[in-house]
Formats: sequence, C-alpha cells, structure tokens
Amino acid sequence: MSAKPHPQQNHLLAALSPDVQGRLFPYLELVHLPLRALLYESGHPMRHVYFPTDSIVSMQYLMENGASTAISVVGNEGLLGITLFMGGESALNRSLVQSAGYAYRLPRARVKEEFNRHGQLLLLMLRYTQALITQISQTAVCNRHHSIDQQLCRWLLLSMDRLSHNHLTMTQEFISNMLGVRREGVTEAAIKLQKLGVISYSRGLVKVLDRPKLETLSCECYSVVKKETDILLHYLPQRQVIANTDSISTATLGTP
Amino acid sequence: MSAKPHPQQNHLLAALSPDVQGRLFPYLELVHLPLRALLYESGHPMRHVYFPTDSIVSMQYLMENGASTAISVVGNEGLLGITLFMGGESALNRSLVQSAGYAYRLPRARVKEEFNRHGQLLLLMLRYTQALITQISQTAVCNRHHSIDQQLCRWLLLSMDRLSHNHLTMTQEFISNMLGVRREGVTEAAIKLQKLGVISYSRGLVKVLDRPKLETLSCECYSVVKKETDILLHYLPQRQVIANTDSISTATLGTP
DNA sequence: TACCATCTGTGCGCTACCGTACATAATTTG
DNA sequence: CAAATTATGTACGGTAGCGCACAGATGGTA
Repeated sequence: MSAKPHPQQNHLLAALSPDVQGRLFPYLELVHLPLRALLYESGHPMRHVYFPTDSIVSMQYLMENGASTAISVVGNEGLLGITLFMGGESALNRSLVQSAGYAYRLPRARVKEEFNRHGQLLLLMLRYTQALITQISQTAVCNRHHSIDQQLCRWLLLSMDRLSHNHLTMTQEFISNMLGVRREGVTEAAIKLQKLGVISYSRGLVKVLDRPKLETLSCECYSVVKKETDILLHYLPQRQVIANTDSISTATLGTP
Repeated sequence: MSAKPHPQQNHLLAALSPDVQGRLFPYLELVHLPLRALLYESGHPMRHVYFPTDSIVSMQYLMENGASTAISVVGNEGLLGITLFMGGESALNRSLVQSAGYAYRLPRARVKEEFNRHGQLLLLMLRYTQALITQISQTAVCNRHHSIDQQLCRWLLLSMDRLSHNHLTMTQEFISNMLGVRREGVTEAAIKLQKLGVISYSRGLVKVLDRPKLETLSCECYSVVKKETDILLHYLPQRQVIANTDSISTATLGTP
C-alpha cells in the first residue's frame, strides 16, 4: 500500500541507542503480516521476536472447547515473543494478526545474544513485559466486572491507539472471539454505540466518530492500562531504571 | 507455632546454587505475615522482594468502586515484587496475605545488585514471571468462561498446592472478594461441594476431603497453570535455559 | 450463662448474557 | 445478473449471577 515501514516506527526499537540499533538492525527482517496470520501457535516453537510497525497482533488463549479469548493487544508500542526471553521455548498461547501490516522480526538466537549483554534491550523488554502484565491483569478484571458494552469500548480504544487512523477493519464475529462473548452481544453493543453517534459500523469497518465519548463510555480498564503503558514506555527518564550500578550504561531510553 | 522456617522452603531460593545462596542469604530477613497483612499497596513504593516459605499471598486489583479481584496466588513456589526488577518502583496492585505464615525478604537494592550480575537469580525471576503471566492469563480466561462452582474449585486447589496440609482458613466472604463475586454465590458453590463430600466448610475452615474429585470438578484453568508452573520451575534441566553463550554459567537449577 | 459479633444459609425479583433460530442486507462469485 | 457467501440485525426462552433482605448457626466474651 504505502511506503516501506521503518524499524523506528516501533517504539521499542526506536528507543534503543544508536550503537545498539547499529548492532541489531542488520538482523531485522521485515515481514508482512496479513490479517489472521498466526505468529505463534500454542505449543509450537518460537523462532523470532516480532516488533510491529503498523500491524496489530493479539495474544489469545484457546480453550479446550474451542472458544477463545484475547489476553492482550500488541502494536507498535511493543513486541511479541516475550516467552522467548523469559525462559520458555514454545508458545503458551497463540498470537493472531488482528490488523494487517508489517513487523520487523529478529531471530531467537540474536535476541538471546543481545539479551545476554545485559544492556538496553533487556531493560526495554522487561519494562514492556511489565506493561503487558498490567494489560493482562486488567483484562482479567474487566472480564469479571464489566458489561459487553464497556468492553467493546475498551477494545476499540486499545486497537485505535495502535493505529494512525480512526478506523478499524474487523467484523463483529471477530470482535466477539476476541472478547470471548457471543457475536450477537457485540451486535447489540455496536448498535448502541451507533445510535449514540460514537461509531459507524458496516461490514467489518468500524469508524470512530467521537473518540472522547468512546472513552467516557469505556470502563476504567482502558485508561488504567493506557496510563501505565505510557509511563513505562515513554517517560522513562523520570523513572529510575533498574540499573543503578555501573555494570550497565546509565543512558536513559530517550523518547523517540 | 512450629519451627522457624528455612529459606530453602521457598523453591526459588532453594534452586539457587550454593555460591549465590552464600551471597544472598545473609541479607534475607525473616518476617511473619499475619492474615490480611498488606505487603504492597497500589501506588506505594516497594521496598522488598518477598519469598514466602509457608505463607500464601495473593495479588489483587482494587477497582474504583472498591470491588476487588485476585489476579494471582503466590506461595513458596514463587516471589512477590516482580515489578521491582521489571523496571517499576511502585506497586500496581496490592498484595494481601491470604494465609498467615512466614516469608524471607530481600531489600530492593540487594535484589537489583544481584540482578545486575546477570546470574541465576535473574534467570529464576524471569522464569517465575513467565509462570505468573500464565496464571494471570488463565484468571482472565476463567473469569470470562467458567462458573463460580468451577472457580471455587480452582481457587481451593491453587491454595492447597501452596500449603503442606489439607485445610484452608478463609471465610466465604474472603473468597468472594478474591474471586470478585457475591458472597452468596460462594455459599451456594460451597454447599454443592459439601453435598458431594468433596470438602467440609465451617466458619472459615475449609477441609478438602476428596482432592481428586475436586480436580475433576475444577475447570481446565487449574491444571493448565499447574502444569506450566511445574515445567518452568521444577524440570529446568530438560529445558534450554536462555543463556546459551558463555557469559552465563551453564549450571542448571537443580530440583530441590 | 447470656449476649453479641461473625459466619453461613435462604428466598426473591431483576438483569445481562447465552443458545438457538431465523431474517435481512451487502458483497463476491459464477 | 443470478446465486452464493458473508455480515449484520432481531427475537425469544433459559439461566447464572446480582442486589437485597433477613434468618439461623456458631463461637467468643462479658
């Protein structure tokens, strides 16, 4: 469609210092991620870590009875494959492309090598893992306490934040799989939002017309995750990085 | 009550090699954790990492309206305070003692120093973090798809696994707060289990009478988490540790 | 022993969501 | 352009869990 994406479009890659970038970028491989592609399948070995530039990937759990639920959403603010550096070799849940686009990927061995240097990439990845844990936790809370209406708002907002435009391409059926609810439930929630003039929805194309209102209609879960993610990944200089000995360079991770 | 607990009762501490233990153990401080004590409160700074020996602590999220939901359960298989080494300084959710007992704790600075050596403790902590993520994810799934009956079973099993006896001390009110459901819902579920002869329950004392049956009544969520946790934390030698360069000693983390 | 706080059990109307079935609309395909 | 496919809308009975109100039961304590 448009120009070839640049690695720096991924916030984590962009936050690395020039020398680390110089070391890693030659090994980055640009891959196109078509809608509904699977980056990882539960139980299968993981060969790469993915850094989305303009794609969105969701991690989802597949239950024994075939039902699925999205555990988290990952876009250009993050990466996929944390299991690899947390000490696992195979995927625990599957990762499915929710919005087509591109990602850069790095082979497992390269990630580990860089990881073992105990440098910026390690810190960044851990920090992102923290943000991810927050998101997963909040999903758990949301699943317990909030209505489908609210969860749809949360989902739309989380997805929108990871795109540069105000529309999403996903059917109600697809969203229902992500939220782990009935498709009809999504239909009803979507109708309400349309009647309120917040979105328009037609055959898989959601346009957000009134984002502020969408935020007020969402539960607290969206803003909690958003705030924490922003703090962890953008305002790094204000926060004490874990390294406080000279075994790690004290370079802070600059905002892109 | 009984003898003073030993650090080795915590599986993570026990898995460290003698030299790492020699370096860390002098800084361990034994603390008693009375029922309902708070190790961390949301938003407050975190000063220590805790390694439970015979206590159980649950991480829980407190919602704006005051309702709460447990996100995970931690006992002697794990540790509390992962946020500290993931790059945060203050707690995101609170950690509440669910079963009184003891824990060893290590000051923040000491953890970070050890962490920066990039040795065993780092690997262990990451591995545990992975197990924790699995547990949190599964909580999200369970909250969406399973009945209170099933969730009560899951909760009892998760708690039992972290104790050396077959009874738990917690009121139905307390469990309802953990599961994020009505107390009456827990009462009804508990009655069913009693009628089936699986547990006895009286004024805050749950005795598990038929554990195998309890497992069959639970949803898949329990066994998924259990299995994954066991793999990650016990059968380490079979698995490739992340370190595959010589910057890390290749010592595997022996089973205790 | 009598009282009181705490814990557990029960009942009832209400609502959100589910399962199912089917209807209509928009797009693709032959 | 007709037919098939896909996406969305609607309807309806069933039910799990909720909020609320209150009734026993149990165990500590004055």
